[in-house]
Amino acid sequence: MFSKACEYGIRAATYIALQSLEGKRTSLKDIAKETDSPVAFTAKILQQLSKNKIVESVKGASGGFEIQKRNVQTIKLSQIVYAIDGDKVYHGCGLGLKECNGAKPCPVHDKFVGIRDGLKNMLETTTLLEMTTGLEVGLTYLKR
Amino acid sequence: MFSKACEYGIRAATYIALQSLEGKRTSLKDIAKETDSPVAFTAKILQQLSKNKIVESVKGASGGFEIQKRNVQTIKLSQIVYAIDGDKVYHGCGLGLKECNGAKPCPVHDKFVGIRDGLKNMLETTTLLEMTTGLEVGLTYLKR
DNA sequence: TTTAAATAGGACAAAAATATCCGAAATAAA
DNA sequence: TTTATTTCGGATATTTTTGTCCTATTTAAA
Repeated sequence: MFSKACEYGIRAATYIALQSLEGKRTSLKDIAKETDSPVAFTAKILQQLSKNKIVESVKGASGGFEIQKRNVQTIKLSQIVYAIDGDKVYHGCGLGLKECNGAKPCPVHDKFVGIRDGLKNMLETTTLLEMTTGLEVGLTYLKR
Repeated sequence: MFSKACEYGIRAATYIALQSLEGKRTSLKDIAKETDSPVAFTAKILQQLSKNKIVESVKGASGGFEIQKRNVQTIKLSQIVYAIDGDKVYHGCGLGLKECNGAKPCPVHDKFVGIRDGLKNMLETTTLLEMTTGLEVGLTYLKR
């Protein structure tokens, strides 16, 4: 569904959000460990998320990554996916045709539109805050 | 959503089905041309589909690929996807966790299950015959 | 001021996916 | 029987994705 980079990105952002809610800034090392992701690759992804204003980075000793609490409530999964994978989730044809739309559809166009809209809707309505709620009480997990 | 190989595979199988309904056997060259796919790569994919009994291949002059008419009615997209991409469409976690299930879910597990079930259901209920119906009358397309 | 800890970013490496090439084998037709 | 056509399958090449490494820069604390 998503690229590995995007999966790591969502997991990282979710963990940063969780820590930020507790007023903690968190380091690359911690993030990679707690999301079971490769450290150096995660670093690249966090750079992208930082450039896209999804996370804030602080250089130097006691630096790390954080997300303003008010942003934890407003940032949607769709923003993270867009920052890393672009809009191909929304605009790609299920059968890989370059042009595929209502006027000249592939044989599964209509069916795909329904499924993709479901995914799109889910991504656009799920906030980072919502991602963290189960984690706090051990109902959901970011690794394993 | 699917790999390129799988997209080519679905398009190829659909074109072969369309020709088979008209009693025509079709060659690799034709298939690649009519589905706008790379010839040699399509050959590999057709080999896989042939091994998985989704298409029948006939070697030699005037050989090519075909699908028995009764099979055009019964073969589902899910079989093609499974033959090429395996079951990762069904069993993968949206965030890439190795284990992710109702007991120990990732934060988006439940939401993903819904979307994936929609996709699964679509693949399991769409036959090759259904894929071809719009093509005959120019309502749908396999290239562009 | 020095040192240690941390991110930034460029260069490089490895793995996977995508794609091509070519000789072998099969088959129909000349 | 020979030839042309076609798939099969192994080897190889290219591109993209995933991943690592190293140096520079920033910053807090000693």
